[in-house]
Amino acid sequence: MQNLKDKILSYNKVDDNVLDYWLSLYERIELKKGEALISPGQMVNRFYYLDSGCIYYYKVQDGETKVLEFYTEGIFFTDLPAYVQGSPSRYYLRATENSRVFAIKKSDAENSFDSSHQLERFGRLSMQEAFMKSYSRVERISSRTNEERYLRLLEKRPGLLQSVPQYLIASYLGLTPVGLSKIRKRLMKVKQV
Amino acid sequence: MQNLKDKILSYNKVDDNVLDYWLSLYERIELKKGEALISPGQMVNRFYYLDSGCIYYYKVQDGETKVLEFYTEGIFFTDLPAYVQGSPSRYYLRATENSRVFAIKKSDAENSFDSSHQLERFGRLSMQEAFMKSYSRVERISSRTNEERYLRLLEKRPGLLQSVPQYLIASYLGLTPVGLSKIRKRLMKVKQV
DNA sequence: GCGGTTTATTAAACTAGTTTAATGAGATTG
DNA sequence: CAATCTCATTAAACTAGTTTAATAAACCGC
Repeated sequence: MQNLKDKILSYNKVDDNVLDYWLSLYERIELKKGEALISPGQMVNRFYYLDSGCIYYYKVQDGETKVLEFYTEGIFFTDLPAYVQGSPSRYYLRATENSRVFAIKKSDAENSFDSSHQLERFGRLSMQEAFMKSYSRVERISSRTNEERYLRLLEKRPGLLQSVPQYLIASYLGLTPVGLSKIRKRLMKVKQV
Repeated sequence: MQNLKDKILSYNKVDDNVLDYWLSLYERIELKKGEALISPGQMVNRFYYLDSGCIYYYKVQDGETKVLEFYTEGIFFTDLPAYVQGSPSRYYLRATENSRVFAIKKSDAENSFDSSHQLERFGRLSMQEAFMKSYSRVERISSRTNEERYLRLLEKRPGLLQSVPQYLIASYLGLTPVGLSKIRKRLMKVKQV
């Protein structure tokens, strides 16, 4: 769990004994490619850390898959609305490839936050970072065309296309697979000339 | 500042003397319609609370205005990337109507978080709430058509169309004013029949 | 209240996407 | 290794948006 430990310490100082206790609360989950961590209707009372692999957050509505986010190594994640509100999830969290996840129970996390100001601080800063990262997701919208959005994604998250099928990328960009394929074709032509 | 006080206490218990000290750190800012709170190039070392009015968060790129968010009464906000990274802003925060804002300096906030676990907790929970609200923004993308997105906005934030000109709504939805006008026309016809 | 500016609508030509369906190419499995 | 399944591409008809420009309506400052 060295990655997770380093990650936490990158936010702020946490005393060894406190940090060790905190880490002892995590359980390890190994997901095979295609396996779901959360499905609609489930309660979400864990906060996750993605140690390796890739998880996508999506819903199915009118038979259509809508990908909202891809989580990659070294990130904290959960289905936050369900986690916070204690309501059943409306989403899936599913592995696009074999993935290792560490999970902490909400009640354990909150008790720890109560008893340690340092951990509370870590909680605040990690939440802040996650929120800030979500801004770049909104930026997506601010690209003028879908072609621009696709190129920006290629540039910012080049690893994604290795581990994620193209039709999920299309969904993430708000396109059909056919639409994305057209864009790619267009881009190929430009490159060759 | 009763609204702000109540808002803070809605997250968790904060002792009177601590809360009074925290509130004393805020300065009040009155913005006239059209006035900017933040402009590109500026450093952002304050966190804001919108007491009344409406503020929009946008950038201008290639001469085009791109609205990322509208903030309305009772919300905490800032240009988070610039605030966190200490880098100059690339955005505007501007009032769509006369607005009252309370502002706290980053250094004051952080000192207070150091000295009070309760305030740190408030900081974490408010950040969490803000992050969670941003999910609904992402949901936007998951509507199938722009018409659906417009209708959903009408439904979820009916007040917005009172205080915000239509071309900003269009930008927020990722449309041109012409495009939004067409959608509205289409919807009118449906209603009449 | 007048004159100027800002905002919304309309039209017409165009473009970038969708939908449906067929084909092809790569993986996976029995 | 063959059969199946999944994923990406292509084509063709269609649709929902864009762009540009003109017009109309609403809003402000003096």
